[in-house]
Amino acid sequence: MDIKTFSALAEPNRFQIVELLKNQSYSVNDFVKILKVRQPQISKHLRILNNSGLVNVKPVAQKRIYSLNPDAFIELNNWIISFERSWTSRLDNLEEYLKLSKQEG
Amino acid sequence: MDIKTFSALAEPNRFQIVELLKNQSYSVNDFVKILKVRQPQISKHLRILNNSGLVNVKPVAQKRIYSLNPDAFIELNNWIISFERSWTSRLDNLEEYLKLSKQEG
DNA sequence: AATGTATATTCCTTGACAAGAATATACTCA
DNA sequence: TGAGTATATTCTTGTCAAGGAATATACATT
Repeated sequence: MDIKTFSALAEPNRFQIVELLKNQSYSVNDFVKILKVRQPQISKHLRILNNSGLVNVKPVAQKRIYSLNPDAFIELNNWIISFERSWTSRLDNLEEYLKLSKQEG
Repeated sequence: MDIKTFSALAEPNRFQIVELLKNQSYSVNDFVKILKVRQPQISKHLRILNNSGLVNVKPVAQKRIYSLNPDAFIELNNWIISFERSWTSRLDNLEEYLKLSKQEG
């Protein structure tokens, strides 16, 4: 799991961008209009999202169409799933700790 | 989805703490030894993880035992699942964009 | 009560990052 | 090619968060 994914999602505007891309693809200017954030900041945010692997770009004439990169979400999903035991198991964590620390001495 | 979860996970030490807690619970001093980070920073990181809802605390004598909070991971899982369409659908995003933007005019 | 152990908090400094402003680059079409 | 549209980059500034050092708080044991 690459930590860059989390820092990319930790910024409100970027999180919003990802939420929007859940439904469809958008150009840079689309985000400018929708989020009411100036174009340079949108471009910067998109670059960070792109570097983190969360989004893809495709140039269409002068426009650049951004979309979600499924791979990033698959990786994220796999990571979450690796915690499944921690939310399905009804084992009391405190007892577990005491048991384990007793083993260690 | 609360964005604080992402900023909490975006810091390397905190990410490591969460990874460790996947397997068992730990006290503050356990993290100090394992991660080789000074105690005050560990406490600070744990506070942030606690505020974001990712971990729980239980006092045991002088120790404070930290464990994962399943609720946070369930929420995270639900959020990821809401993207399932974006990684299962083989619909080409570019075509999708062109189609939608044609509708809008 | 005194001492030791475990953890939390405060203050300070420094580095990272977001926004603003200005500018550069890329592509299109007349 | 020149003008217009779309996007990216650079530079600067202000803010926030992380780490270090010192200190405070909480509990335990004698």
